[in-house]
Amino acid sequence: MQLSTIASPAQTPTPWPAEGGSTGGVRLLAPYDALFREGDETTAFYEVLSGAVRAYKIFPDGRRQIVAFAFPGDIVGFCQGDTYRFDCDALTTTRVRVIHKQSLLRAMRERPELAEKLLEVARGEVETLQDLSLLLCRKTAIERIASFLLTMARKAPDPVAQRLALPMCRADIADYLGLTIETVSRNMTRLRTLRIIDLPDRGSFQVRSLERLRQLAECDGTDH
Amino acid sequence: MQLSTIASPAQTPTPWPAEGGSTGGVRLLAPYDALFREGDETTAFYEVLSGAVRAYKIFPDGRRQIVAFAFPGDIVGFCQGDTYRFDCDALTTTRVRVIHKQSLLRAMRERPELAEKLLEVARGEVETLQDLSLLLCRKTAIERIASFLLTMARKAPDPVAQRLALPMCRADIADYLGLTIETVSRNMTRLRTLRIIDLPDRGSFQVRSLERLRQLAECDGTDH
DNA sequence: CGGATTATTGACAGCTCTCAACCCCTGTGG
DNA sequence: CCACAGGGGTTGAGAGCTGTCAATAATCCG
Repeated sequence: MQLSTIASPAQTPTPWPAEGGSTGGVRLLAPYDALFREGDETTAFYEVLSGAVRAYKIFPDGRRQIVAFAFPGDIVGFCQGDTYRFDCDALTTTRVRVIHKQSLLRAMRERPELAEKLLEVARGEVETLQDLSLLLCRKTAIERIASFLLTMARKAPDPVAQRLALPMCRADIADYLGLTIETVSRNMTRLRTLRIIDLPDRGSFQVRSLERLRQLAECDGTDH
Repeated sequence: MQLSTIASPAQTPTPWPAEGGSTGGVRLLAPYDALFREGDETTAFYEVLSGAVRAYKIFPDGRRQIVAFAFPGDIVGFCQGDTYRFDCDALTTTRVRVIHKQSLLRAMRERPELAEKLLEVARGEVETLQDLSLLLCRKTAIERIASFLLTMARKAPDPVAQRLALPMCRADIADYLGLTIETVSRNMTRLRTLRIIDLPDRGSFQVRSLERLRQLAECDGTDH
């Protein structure tokens, strides 16, 4: 499963020019700096080069839902209308490449094959969101957390026997998975007690049994 | 809010040729006939002309999640990879227009502006799925049902003072909203008790207070 | 009319949320 | 160097909502 509003790096090699020419430059963000806000005009979208960002929506009554985390190689702000539908800011020090919408549209008219690649990016985003919907709709708290950790683990070249970063705080995880901080915390320690993961410190985790993590995450019912 | 894997009819006038020529013909489906199954090769996608279809995924442990309902004007099966990621079948007698992927790709190479329209379709699909995620993540049972009914109501020209069809059974609604049949039933009657809706019979409903339905659906906290 | 299917309602259990206390780590200032 | 305050995370107790199981009611269809 992938995180939403994003295309994973492996399956879609960046289809736009890599040089920082007319497609745009690089922006540097400090932790919690805003990349864009809900309602801003969508003049560009962004490829995360290093660091991480979160995209989220605030409800009228104050509830917050994180729609996506984005990591190096991921794209944020794609598939938006004339204005952004959510807020987006950095989790840590982050560099993003700016891709201006207009110049991309121009390039698309000249090179139709570029459009196919962009449709692929959109497709990846749809898949990601479908998986998120499945997660939110059918999974228990521990299954959601297992899915989330598995997603984070898959980003690493060797997911096991190695400390993996969790750059977001518990509140962010909770608001992404549709849980509360306390439920996240409780089930993280439960996974630790079950010897499925280790929690060496706040900002990282380590997978001890990839298989059991996967069983929980994929709801195959063989581990209940 | 829109239902997922779908582009709403109003915002995207059908970008492909309307005649039943090389883009494909029309298929007629009886209730519960399959349109396609998970794993099938994606040779085409479909525009619903009349009736309604549901798209869903079955988990290894038997849980089911409905990812989308599609009604006339909506498109299903778009934004899929080489194989479909879910099953799709008809709720009622349904007619769909078949749009072959290959002929669409050819048309796109000839007319680059078509690609932009398709990206719009993809964008609509992404928005829809984001809304679904928000619904599943942050809303209570009654809020989900209010959101769902509001979506159904918005399809009608005059949403109030008129019986609106609910072509899907309670189990379908439950599996779409991430609830059980019983919870759906209980909260439907609760909405009726609150005089927000009427339930004249199984297959339909009627909005009595659009405002209060909207308040519940949009979580604005002024109606608790 | 009768059987099957679907929907509603009730009782109860369980999971998650809420509220609260506590712990750990960090940074600050005496 | 230590005391202290503050923030984030963990843990605990209890309440509430939703799920489960079961019985009943309504509807459909032959």
